[in-house]
Amino acid sequence: MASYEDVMSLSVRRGFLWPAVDLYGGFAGFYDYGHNGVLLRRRWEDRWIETFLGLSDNYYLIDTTTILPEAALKASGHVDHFTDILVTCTRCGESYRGDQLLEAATHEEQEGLTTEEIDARIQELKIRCPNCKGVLGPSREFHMMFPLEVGPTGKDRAYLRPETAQGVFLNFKREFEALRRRLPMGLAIVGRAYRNEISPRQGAYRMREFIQAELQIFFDPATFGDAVPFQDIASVPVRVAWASEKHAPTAHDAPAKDLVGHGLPPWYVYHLVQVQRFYLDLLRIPRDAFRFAELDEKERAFYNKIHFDIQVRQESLGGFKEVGGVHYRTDHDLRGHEAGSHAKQSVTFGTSKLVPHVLELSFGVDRNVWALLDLSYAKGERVVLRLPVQVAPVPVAVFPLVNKDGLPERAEALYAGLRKRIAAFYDDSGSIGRRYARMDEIGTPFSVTVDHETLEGKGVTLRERDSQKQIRVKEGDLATTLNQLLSGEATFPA
RNA sequence: GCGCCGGUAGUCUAACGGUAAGACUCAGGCCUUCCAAGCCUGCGACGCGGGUUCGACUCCCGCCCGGCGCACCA
Repeated sequence: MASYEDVMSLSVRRGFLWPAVDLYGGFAGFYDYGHNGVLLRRRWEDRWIETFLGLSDNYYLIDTTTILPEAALKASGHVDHFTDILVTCTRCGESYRGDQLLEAATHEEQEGLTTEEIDARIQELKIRCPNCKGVLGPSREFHMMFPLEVGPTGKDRAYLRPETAQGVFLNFKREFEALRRRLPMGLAIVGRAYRNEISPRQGAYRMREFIQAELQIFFDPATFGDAVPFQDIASVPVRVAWASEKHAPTAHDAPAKDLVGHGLPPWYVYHLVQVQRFYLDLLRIPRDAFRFAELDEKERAFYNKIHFDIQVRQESLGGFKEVGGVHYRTDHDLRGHEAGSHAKQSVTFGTSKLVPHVLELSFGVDRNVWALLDLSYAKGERVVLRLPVQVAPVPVAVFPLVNKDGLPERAEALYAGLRKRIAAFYDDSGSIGRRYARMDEIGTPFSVTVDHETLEGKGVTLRERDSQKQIRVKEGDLATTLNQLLSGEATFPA
């Protein structure tokens, strides 16, 4: 159980994460990572890449620009759908979205109107503030995307990318050729994206600059179902909350085949299971703190035919919070770019010619890092960060029991040898208990202590963080033992 | 963006219209045969700007930042 203050205070104190530019009072919606935060985040990213690119031989990482010209984002729909016209009441100060006000009055879809057009329509329809009947306006544009002026004249309008996915879609044809025209093909990006959130809140949960890890899987909807080994996972229980029960504080288990019975495609459910495995088995998220939450038609984006949020329950954020999503985007994106660029996006695969469909596995990296900090936070007599072994920023610490009798020299020699293979950390300040406590706070799973028996050739002690138990390990076996523990091949006591 | 509350060392707290206090952390030292022991020494703070005042961390105004509620979150 960790409050928001608990997690934030530890993050700041121990070099994980803190508000950016706080020297100048801070910068809302922006956070900087410290040395342990970067290590934790990169290990999370490494595990993500291993897990999801590991789903197929034909899934790869690419890297694309963070700035995109207006034309590309026009075609993707972001220029129209990511820009709101806001109208503020002159009396009570409430703000409304102009298109929604007009739609409520006319019952017709209102899209792509300018501020002038919206003001004119409000006057014409005599729309007043729904809250206080005050006079509305004038309206103004609000961009969820950060606009940029590129080039000396600034006439080349561009934006910081609002999602990494577009970089993949823009490179689909190139990679389809380079990867020798095979489907399914997966392209992933781990990188930064930008949204001008109106009200950034709750630490790393809603930021204006954030890191996404997204895998876009391009497939032929006619054959994708046959390409995944659904039978292997048909009876695996999946944690789900349907749209109708999403506000309940829990979820329930349903066998994968029941989800298919509920109308979800087998290939979609197959990927839910893979995502669930990542969270439950690798990241060790408690089962009852994990779920897929279905979004109903109103909540999901217009291009998502099927959309489940990946949610993790976090005490610091007040319950289940979205850390990712599994989105069936159909052929919407490639068709959009085909229309916008006039470059054919259809491909010939086997005997059929098609515009591939897309399944997107999308993750907010910062949100995942925060969730790990939240769930790992254990407060007893002191704070222990029970991070899963495979993402811990510092996997191993080495100490001399006391600073005399040649123990520091012996411990330093051991450390020097160990760090050639393992990211180890050496400390000889304070007492042994204090050093253990320090490592516990940053989630170091294993500590090695050189004591007097070590000098007699009787090995070192190896301590586990969560149990505080110790075993003796021969110095010659130490690196191997640690590697097995850190890779998950062995469990303590090894 | 609106409303409410708040902002003091790295963290957590205190006090005061007149020299900003403490705990923990951290650094150095002594001591120490396994879980933040003890002792000594040291570093370190009033979010920013303006106003009132002889004097402002304290009162007033604006801004920034944060939490919560509303709105927003294709």
